Amino acid sequence: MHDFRVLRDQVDQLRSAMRRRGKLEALAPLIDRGVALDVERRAMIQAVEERKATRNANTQEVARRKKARENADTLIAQGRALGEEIARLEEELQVAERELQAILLELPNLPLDEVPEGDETQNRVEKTWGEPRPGAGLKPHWELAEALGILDLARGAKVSGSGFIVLRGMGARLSRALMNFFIDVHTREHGYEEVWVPVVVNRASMVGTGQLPKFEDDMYGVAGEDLFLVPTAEVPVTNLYRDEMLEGSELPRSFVSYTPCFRKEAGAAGKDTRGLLRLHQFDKVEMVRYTTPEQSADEHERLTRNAETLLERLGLPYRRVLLAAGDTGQSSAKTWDLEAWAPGVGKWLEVSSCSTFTDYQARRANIRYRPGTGEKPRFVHTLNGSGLAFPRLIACLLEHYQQPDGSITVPEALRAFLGTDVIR
RNA sequence: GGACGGGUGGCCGAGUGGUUUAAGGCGCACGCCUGGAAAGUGUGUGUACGUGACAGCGUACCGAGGGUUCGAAUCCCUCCCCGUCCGCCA
Repeated sequence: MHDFRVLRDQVDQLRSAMRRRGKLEALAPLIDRGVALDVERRAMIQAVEERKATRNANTQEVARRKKARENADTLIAQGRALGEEIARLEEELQVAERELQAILLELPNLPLDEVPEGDETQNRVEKTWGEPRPGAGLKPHWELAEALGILDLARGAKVSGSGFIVLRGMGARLSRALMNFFIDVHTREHGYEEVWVPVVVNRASMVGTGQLPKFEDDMYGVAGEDLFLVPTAEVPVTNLYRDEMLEGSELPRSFVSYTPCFRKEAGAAGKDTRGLLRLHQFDKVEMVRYTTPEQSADEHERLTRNAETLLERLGLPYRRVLLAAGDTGQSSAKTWDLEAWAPGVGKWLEVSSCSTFTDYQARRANIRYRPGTGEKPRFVHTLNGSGLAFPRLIACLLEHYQQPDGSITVPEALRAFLGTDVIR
């Protein structure tokens, strides 16, 4: 969410940001309406407050006269009239403020300057690590996994529906191994605090991180309750400090959390849906950081490196992609995607997405910090990134490490966690 | 799920319709005192919005929302959360 003030002194900047996202045409009417509403709003505030000041003075005089046993009937009648007028004006003001608020919640974050303009065709590969294995003669992960008996797509579909999977035996154990490996590295080497959080959250949390109100169709809700299944641990972890004031001296703060993630993926039907490529439920270890505005760029790089480190330890070739403005999420100001190479399907698969949200989420969720004693509170910057998401990573692991006999060589770093050096 | 008791400023805590424009304390800041410090002592110290010269002025905020009233932290209603006990339960 943006400050009201962008609609007064940064409208041009706002318009140009929307243009870079390719959304100016769609959002221009909203922006224009917002600018007008801001002016109206201020005029109404002045009208209401002027009358309230009069009422307060009137009330004091009534109190004084009552105490002195003087007649106050006229003043009381005036007060009643004022009260009615105030109620009417306040209602108008409330209507305007709600509309303005709704507009501000709709507008996406401003992309940072270095983010390329345009849609996903303008995404920029910033670097590549490792040698992508040639795909000739290699099988896709779903064939490998089902042959090994570690993935049961049919029964997942039977129990829940398409897009839900069952992992079995070493497949199930592989998920548990990845969770432990990732979290151990982040807590022991990267300085994160491990948290275990609810995967059902309330509406305020979903609004805080930006999933609502705009993307309700993509979220699973709980019938009869105003609760939602988390699409990512970003939601509960970022909302840990919603409506709180942190001390500047304790920033940056870093959290890592494993959760299952639930997404309807509405509108994505038929696109990259085979095997483990796109699921309604998947597992992910997520990193979340709270920083000062001054720290956030460095912390964004550090967080992204924390995710890359895991891919390097696993020996999986990957590339880092800077998303163009039009491909950057609603709440994000800049996003790096990490894509690992899946030779069996011949594609780079997104296994991590590392974003800085600047103060966009912090303003929605009201997360502030006090830089120092006596100083004004400021909004923190929030950042997060997957470190890492399991299903596509498993796809890459299986495809990259597959042997001619269909077995899978387990990368060194995982062996202690998985208890074997080969899956057969 | 039921009964009872609670939600007040960074923290603790008074306050059941009009000098509360929230007492008092802690913490914090600055000053005095001191050889220096502690103790003591004085002053100050919330957030948001509006306006304006970063002075000041105004308005709102005592869990959230609504109601009664000339006037609500205070009375009424609904909801949320916390505590204690009971019930149910992995």
